[in-house]
Amino acid sequence: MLTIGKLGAAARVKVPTIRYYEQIGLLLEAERSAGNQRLYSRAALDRLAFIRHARDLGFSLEAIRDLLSLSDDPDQSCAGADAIARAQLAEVETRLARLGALKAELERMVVQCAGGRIANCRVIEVLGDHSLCTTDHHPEGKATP
Amino acid sequence: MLTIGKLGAAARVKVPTIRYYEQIGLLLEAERSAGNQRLYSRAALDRLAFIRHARDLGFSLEAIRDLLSLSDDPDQSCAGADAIARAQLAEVETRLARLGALKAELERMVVQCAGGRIANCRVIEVLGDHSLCTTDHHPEGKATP
DNA sequence: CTAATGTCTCTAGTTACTATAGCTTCAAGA
DNA sequence: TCTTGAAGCTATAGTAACTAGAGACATTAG
Repeated sequence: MLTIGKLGAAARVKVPTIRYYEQIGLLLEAERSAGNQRLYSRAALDRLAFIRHARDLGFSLEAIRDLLSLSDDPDQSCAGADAIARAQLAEVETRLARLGALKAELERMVVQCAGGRIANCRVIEVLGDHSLCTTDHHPEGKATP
Repeated sequence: MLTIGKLGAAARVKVPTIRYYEQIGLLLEAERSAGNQRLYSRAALDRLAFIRHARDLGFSLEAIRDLLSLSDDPDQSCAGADAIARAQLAEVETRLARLGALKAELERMVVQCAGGRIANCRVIEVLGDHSLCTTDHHPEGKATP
């Protein structure tokens, strides 16, 4: 049995984050010691590692919740998990494309900055006038990796 | 003079967002009509368009606040604006690299999913075991475009 | 003049945490 | 055994950048 600190260290998840995951129902409520401290099993560590890894890959907690409930039911079809992963991939691809455009625009901005006074600053000028842009950078539908 | 709705339409910024920007001091408090409705000048539209464009390029409101105060002082050196833009570029580059790794990993996951049952699902399996990853995808320092 | 639309303020919700305060429990050293 | 310091507990509030809702007032078209 692991204390919350050990669990966090093992899964590289901060302690308050673990408590938060419990609070929102992503982790089951942990057993408690005589002194009311949380105690975790190896299974809890696996589950937390799963969450952490999925977060690293950019899945939302909502998506992770779905993936977890799928994985709790090993005889189900794989299609649900596949769909979630494909959706995530599509979103990543969208964001990649957009970030590519942003990068191009920012580079143009920065390269053209002659380092003089604000009055002639290319950065400020470009920001003030979208028509000076070459690429079609546009807002993302959503965000946060 | 524009009402808030016209201003929003002109700059493609939602009305509550404009009020929010005013609330946090990014836009000056607007003049008011006899009936207490906000009225905006052409200059306010320019400023809002600047903000919107910078947001599109991923600048934080904090960075935009700095850029605006720089642009309010046209005789200053350009270095500050240049530094902010370069920092933004660096962040975009970091995120691009990371998203590239994520994409590779997600593609691997999705391609290997045979479409069977959860018990054999490659997606679930990879999420549960980081050592199955090939690329070095890791958490971003920060986020939100 | 009335009805529809626009605007007003204020509060609270969103995502995924992070930080703080003030307490209790635990493990190790003297 | 006592004590101290780290680790744990709860609860609340804060972060970014908005978005949504309620209920009241203003403006405009017909």
